Amino acid sequence: MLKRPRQERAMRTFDLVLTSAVILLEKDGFDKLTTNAICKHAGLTPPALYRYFPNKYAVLRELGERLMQVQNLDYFRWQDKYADVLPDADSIAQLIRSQYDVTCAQRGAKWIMRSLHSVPELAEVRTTSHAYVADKMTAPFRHQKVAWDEKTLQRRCRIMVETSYAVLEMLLDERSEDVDAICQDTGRLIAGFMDDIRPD
Amino acid sequence: MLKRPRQERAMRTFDLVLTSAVILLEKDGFDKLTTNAICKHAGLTPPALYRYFPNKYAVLRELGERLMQVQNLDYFRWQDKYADVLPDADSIAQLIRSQYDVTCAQRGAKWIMRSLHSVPELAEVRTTSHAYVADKMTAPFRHQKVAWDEKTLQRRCRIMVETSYAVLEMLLDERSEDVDAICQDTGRLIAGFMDDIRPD
DNA sequence: TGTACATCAGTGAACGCGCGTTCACTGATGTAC
DNA sequence: TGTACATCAGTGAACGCGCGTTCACTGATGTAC
Repeated sequence: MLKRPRQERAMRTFDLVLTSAVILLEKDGFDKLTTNAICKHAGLTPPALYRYFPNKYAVLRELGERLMQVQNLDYFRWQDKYADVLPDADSIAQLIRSQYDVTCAQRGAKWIMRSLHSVPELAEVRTTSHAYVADKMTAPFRHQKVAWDEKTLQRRCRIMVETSYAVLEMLLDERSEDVDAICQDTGRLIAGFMDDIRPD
Repeated sequence: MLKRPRQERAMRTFDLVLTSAVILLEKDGFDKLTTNAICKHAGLTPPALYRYFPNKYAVLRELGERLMQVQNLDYFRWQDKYADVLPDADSIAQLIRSQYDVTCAQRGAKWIMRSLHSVPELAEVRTTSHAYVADKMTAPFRHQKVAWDEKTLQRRCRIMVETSYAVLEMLLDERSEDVDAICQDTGRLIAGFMDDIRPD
């Protein structure tokens, strides 16, 4: 029974657990992360953690959902700008760059994303988020005239989402200096994918 | 000190550890995988495992390297066919499909790939393999006249590799019925990315 | 072809540690009258 | 505005379990002469 914090002190404890988890995640990776370690770092005793999180996966789930939400909001901000037109390579590159920036700004994002990949209990957080974004992505296309039928539209949006996230994870992994070039390329990649979407 | 098996009985033990690990991985995912559980399933005692694997990550590393090798060999078979021409959407679709098939044929592949994502000790297996494939991918282009400069070539090959693996993981995750359609789309996606590679 | 010895392969049993988790409790905050 | 009580928040200390790992050993295979 995951209780949400009600009082101000409780809010702080809740956040303290999450930030401690992130710090440990950054330091040693996922499978060295333990509830006891989180508590120790946070200066709490274990029952304080268990008041809000039934187990360590719940901590990661919360982190994962927050990260997905930050990324999704960033995406929707971008999408609103292109409600009436088809985005081009440049604008898609900007999106990727922006996603990269907001993700980097979130501490431990790399490990959170990785955990969402590999932990069965959490895989669904990632996949539902991707499916959700892919679904939202289809909407603007429906207000325009497009040559893709419904099924194709859905499938291709999903592929574009997966591609974007893959590049994003690659960027997080490598800390390359080429970030902008990679974003540009990805923009071209995805924009090119849409070259037959116009019903001309 | 990772000893390789020398006698026939030892070979069987070595493989038994790996296949048991895969079966448990399929059943409960990565972080429920323990050395004791592997031994129990394999009908071995722990020191038998520790003779060949210093810890559980070594088991996963072996599995990961084998999987990468299978995928890479499949890729090189395909690449040989297109040494002199630029691959088109259809042929790339065939590659993705083929990669999907060989990966599915490998039991537990989904979990192995995921583990390679999330375990720090193993991340390097995946990244070096991807980097290796990306590097090999550039070779045929150099024998042809292409409009991309060296840096661009390398960067874009890397993006194509990451994109392919992302789609592959998506396919493994979802067990969609649309496998062929997704492969076709991915072929188009990647082929479109190369539309300005000709120095015309 | 047999014997002696070295190496390889695996067993049985246990170790200490730290994991996730829980119990019974105290102190802090909010609420009814 | 004060008091009594209920609820919320967190402590201290410990639990049992199973994890990774190791020790001392036996049996199987290979090798030299």
